[in-house]
Amino acid sequence: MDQLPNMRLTTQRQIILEELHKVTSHPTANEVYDMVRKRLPRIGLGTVYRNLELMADSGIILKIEVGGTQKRFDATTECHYHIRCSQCDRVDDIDIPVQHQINENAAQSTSYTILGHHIEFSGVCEFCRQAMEEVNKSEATSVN
Amino acid sequence: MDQLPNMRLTTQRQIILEELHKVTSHPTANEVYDMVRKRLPRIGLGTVYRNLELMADSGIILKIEVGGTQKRFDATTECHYHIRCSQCDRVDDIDIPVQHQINENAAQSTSYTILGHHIEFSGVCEFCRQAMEEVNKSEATSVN
DNA sequence: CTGCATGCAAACCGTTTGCATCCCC
DNA sequence: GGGGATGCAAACGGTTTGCATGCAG
Repeated sequence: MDQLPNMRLTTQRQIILEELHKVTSHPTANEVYDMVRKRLPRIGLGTVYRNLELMADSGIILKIEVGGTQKRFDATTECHYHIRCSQCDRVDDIDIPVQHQINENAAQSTSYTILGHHIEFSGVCEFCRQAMEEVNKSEATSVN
Repeated sequence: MDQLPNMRLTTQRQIILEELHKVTSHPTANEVYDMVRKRLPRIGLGTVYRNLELMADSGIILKIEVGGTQKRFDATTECHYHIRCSQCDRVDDIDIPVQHQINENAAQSTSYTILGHHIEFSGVCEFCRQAMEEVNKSEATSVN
């Protein structure tokens, strides 16, 4: 597991990092809070936010700022893309090759200094798709 | 100008849409509120939110949900990409060709039904770059 | 005249912050 | 023992919502 540069090794930090590594989902700060609270019932939500922010700044974890209202966190720090369910806001990875060249393309058309890019797909996850099919089915039988 | 399907043509709606078409930036709801308020001083912030949301839902305008804390709105509804300044959160367009094919690539690697994608570049805008250069300059002269 | 739309203010929700206390180094 | 880290609770900023009133159709 990664080490924590320039910060004390506190129980809270360890456990937050451990819990984040346990899941492949992309939990929000609150979800991390819930996971960690099972092991450290007295931890404060502020501590979770502070540490997630700190770890993201130092590159140990990834902060995912996609659409939707909440920030999400990921133990995988390599550049990769995401898809967000338009129905339930669930976020998963999309494993397609990183499109390095589009940074150069973009640089041609802007006065910004390009730092990087992120691609967010939108779609409907399998669970919501099933749920929608159920609804359509019952509507089809109930209409007229 | 586009018409408003399934909604009444109120003064507020007209002016919100007009003001949004006046700018090439990507204003937040609050910025739209400020622009509109110059012409309709008694308009409520809730009305601005409600109408922006409604117009985005009906496809008349584009709601841009990029990173950062605030949603932004765009009178241009065609698919295009954006860049956000990591320093000041300003958002501008990036005019590179739309990468249609990556939707199919993504479809291969997920159980989601793909609806679309958005690319958000991050970078430093020319204003912030200048400001940073100023700071570096004065630091270089002041240190030792 | 009907009911969708508005203005207003309060509520909401995710996140940040101030402060006294704690505990890692 | 000192200064960064924590728990707690209050504050914050963006957004949504409930409700009485207004006005488009």
